[in-house]
Amino acid sequence: FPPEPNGYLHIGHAKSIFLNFGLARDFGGVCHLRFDDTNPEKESQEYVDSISDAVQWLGFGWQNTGLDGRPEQNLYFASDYFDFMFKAASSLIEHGHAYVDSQTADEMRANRGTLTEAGNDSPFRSRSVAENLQLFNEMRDGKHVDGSLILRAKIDMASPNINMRDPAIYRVRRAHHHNTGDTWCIYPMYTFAHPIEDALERITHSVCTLEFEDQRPFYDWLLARLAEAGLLAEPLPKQYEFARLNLTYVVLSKRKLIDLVENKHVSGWDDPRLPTLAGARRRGYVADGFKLFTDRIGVSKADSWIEYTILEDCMREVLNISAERRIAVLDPIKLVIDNYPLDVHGQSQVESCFAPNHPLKPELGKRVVPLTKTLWIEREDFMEFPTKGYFRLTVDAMVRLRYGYVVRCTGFEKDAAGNVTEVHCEYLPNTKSGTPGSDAVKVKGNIHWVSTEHAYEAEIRLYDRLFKEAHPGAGERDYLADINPKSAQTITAQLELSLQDAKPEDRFQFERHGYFVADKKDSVAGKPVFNRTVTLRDAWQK
RNA sequence: UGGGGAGUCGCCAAGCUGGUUAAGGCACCGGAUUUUGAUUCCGGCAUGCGAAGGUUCGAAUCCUUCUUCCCCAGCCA
Repeated sequence: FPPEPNGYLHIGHAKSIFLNFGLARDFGGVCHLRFDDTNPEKESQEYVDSISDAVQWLGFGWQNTGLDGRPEQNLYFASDYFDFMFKAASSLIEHGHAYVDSQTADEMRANRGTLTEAGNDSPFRSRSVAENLQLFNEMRDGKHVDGSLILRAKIDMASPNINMRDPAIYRVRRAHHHNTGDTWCIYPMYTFAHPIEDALERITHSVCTLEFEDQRPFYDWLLARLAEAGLLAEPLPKQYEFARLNLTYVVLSKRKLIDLVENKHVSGWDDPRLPTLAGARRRGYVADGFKLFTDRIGVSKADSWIEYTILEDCMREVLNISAERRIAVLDPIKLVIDNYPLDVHGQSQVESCFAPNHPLKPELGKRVVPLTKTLWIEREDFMEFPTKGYFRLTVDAMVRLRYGYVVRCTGFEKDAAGNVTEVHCEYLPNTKSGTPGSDAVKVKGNIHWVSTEHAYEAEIRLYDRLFKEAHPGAGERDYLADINPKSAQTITAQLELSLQDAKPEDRFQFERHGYFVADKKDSVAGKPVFNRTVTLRDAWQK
């Protein structure tokens, strides 16, 4: 798995990781993690670290058992091969397979020809081996400014495959490299470096995405030349391509994700609204879910768009089995139990109800849920004018408060705008869950609830825990900054802006799924869409 | 318009060295169980394999032509 450390890994990479590491595991091989760090201007240690984290989070690593049964470390950096690559390039020159070009980038482009017309040979194409060697050494020694000279493979300027028209393989670039520092001022191109990296590591199957198919002829050409020169030995690696992942309504373009992060549209690479693996992790997605997802979508060479509901379904399938249950009311209205007793101080009685932590795993025990006179229930659990088949609250209807009592709805209140603000009911004392005869009264509806007196505290605790998990070592100030109402309002405003411009179907997707940075191929109406978590935070502040 | 790839159910995807009724998953639709309208469980869901011809006893699988979509003209990867 050879990522360039120029960004955080996203959901699309999960497919590649499971493919690469999974293939090795299934066939008794070994998979390497290799950083393809040949372009220092875009790369950094932060990205190296985050990618390492993501790979490990998905359950893979570089502490492997080698084919000889001994433990080995399979963590590599393309930059560790720079010496060899320089030697390989020199060898190419010596055998007449490469030359130093003095054309400008513009001239090179002009002489490359077009898709339908052949290119022209560079006027510098026939420099002598000695001159090429000397110039290449001067490039390395810093005698030439960036962009003035470039080393090119000498193949065929008339090739129908544009990638074979003397591709650039080494450029002069004075940039600090996260691994090699300022040792080099010339860097190999991907095209040249990748086959060499594979060969040096004795890779048999080099797996990449479809857009590199046209690169394969050069891949094979280079390895053959270096094998002829005695620099590489058979068997040579082979490249295989597969279709990259596209998820409907989800932006996976690295460029756009970088833009969202750098322009502070999101809080960071691990913002739960982002489709990065770090963000998905904070969002509650789990590695096993990605594994299931990868197995489910398969691998082929057909361009495809996977419906993100498949990803969600995979996460739900895994979480349904493993996750303990808790109750939350997302869109609350008040429910008052009018005949619920008060204590001697005139306060509501507090009664313990017992809820299993997992419906299928009694061994996980139960937790206490406090019941009081006033509760929050879900707005949609009450209807003034019930539709056909609705079996939750409506005047005179009975419903069970889950793990509590059966209640009968007695009435409700509305505000001036006609919105229901409060629902009233009476409870049936002999129907408490878990007590003898509690199910004598049969009801079809069963709704969840949270005591208004205890909900607030629970939310604070939950938020506090999530924040601390997401920001280990964070101080009080970070915490306060994170819950600053002003920033939340800003986000809400952007959210409304995006929704205003969205088409009805996009709006539906948003309302229903509150997605990452959702879109129609790129974004909703050209603007990023923000996640529903914002609304939750807003509710907490109120 | 040159080169390289791909088109099998709404979304993925097996099959593609030709052979009975075209796997499976997601989605969807029925029905059963259910103190999550969840889960689980049962059942349904392509006379059709981008199109048209052809070869054959027989074609998604072979041949021909056509058609649609994706990638390539960075000193990015």
